[in-house]
Amino acid sequence: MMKAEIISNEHKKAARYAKAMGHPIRMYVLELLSKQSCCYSGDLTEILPIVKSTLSQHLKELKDAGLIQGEIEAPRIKYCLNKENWKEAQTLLGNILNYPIMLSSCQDDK
Amino acid sequence: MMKAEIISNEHKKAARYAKAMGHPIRMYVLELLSKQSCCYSGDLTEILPIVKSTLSQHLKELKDAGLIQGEIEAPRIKYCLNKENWKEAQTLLGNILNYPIMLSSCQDDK
DNA sequence: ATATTTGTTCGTAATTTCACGAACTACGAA
DNA sequence: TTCGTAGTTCGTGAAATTACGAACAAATAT
Repeated sequence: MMKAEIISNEHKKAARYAKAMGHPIRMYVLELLSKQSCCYSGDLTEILPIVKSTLSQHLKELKDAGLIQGEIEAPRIKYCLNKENWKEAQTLLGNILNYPIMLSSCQDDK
Repeated sequence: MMKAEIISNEHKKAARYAKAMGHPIRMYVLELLSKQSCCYSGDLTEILPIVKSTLSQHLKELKDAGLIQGEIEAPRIKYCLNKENWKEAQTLLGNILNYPIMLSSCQDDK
C-alpha cells in the first residue's frame, strides 16, 4: 500500500480551501460575501489597509481556489461566492470541524 | 476611523486556524484527531509520505496554532486536539461557513 | 555502560507568500 | 480623441513555507 494514498483528494481539497481562507484579508472578504451576496473590489480597496494591487492578488487567490467568482459590470467587477465550491468547502471543512469532540486523554490546558 | 480596524481579531484568529489547516498533512492529522481522540507521532510517520523531521514541523505548527497538544508518554508523545481552541475554531469558522448562502447576482459557473 | 527508540533541532535549499509601486489594459465620459 | 476610473500584471524584495538529512537529546532496553 502506497503511503501517499493515505492523503485523499478530499484532504487535499479541504486543505486547499482552508489555505485560501488562511489570511485575515481573505477571511474578511469571504465573511462579507457570506453575508451580503456581492461586493465590488473598489469598495474593498477603500476600506482595507492594503493597496489595490495587493487586494487584486488576494482576490485572485480566492478565485484560483474556487471560492469566489467575479463578473464584469463595467467599469467595475462584482464579486460573489462561487456557490458550488462554497458548498463543497462547507461540507469538507464541516465534516472535520463539526465532528463531535471526543473525550480526550490529554490533560486539559487551562 | 482607522482602516486597519476593519480586520477584527476574530478575522485574524479564524485565519490563523484556517492557515494551520491549510496543508493536506495537517488536515489529515486534524481529521484523525477529530475522530479518534488521540494518536502517536510515531504511528503517523509510518503511514505518512514524509520523514519524521518534516512531520515534527507540521505538528509544531498545529501546536503553535493551538489546535493540538502533546503529552509525553515516554518514550512516545501522545497528541490530541486542544479542545478549547478547537471549539473556538468550530465557532469562528462555522460562523462564516455555515451562514446560509444567499442568492447571488453573479451568473452561475456551470 | 551501551545501544535502541522516539522525537526535536539545525542547516540547507527550493518555492511560495505577501506587500508595494509602476506600468499597463479596458472601459466609459467629456 | 483624450481623460479619468477600475483593475490587473510586472518587477522587486523580504519573509515564510515545505522538505530533506544529519546531528542531537531523552528515555528505555540490553
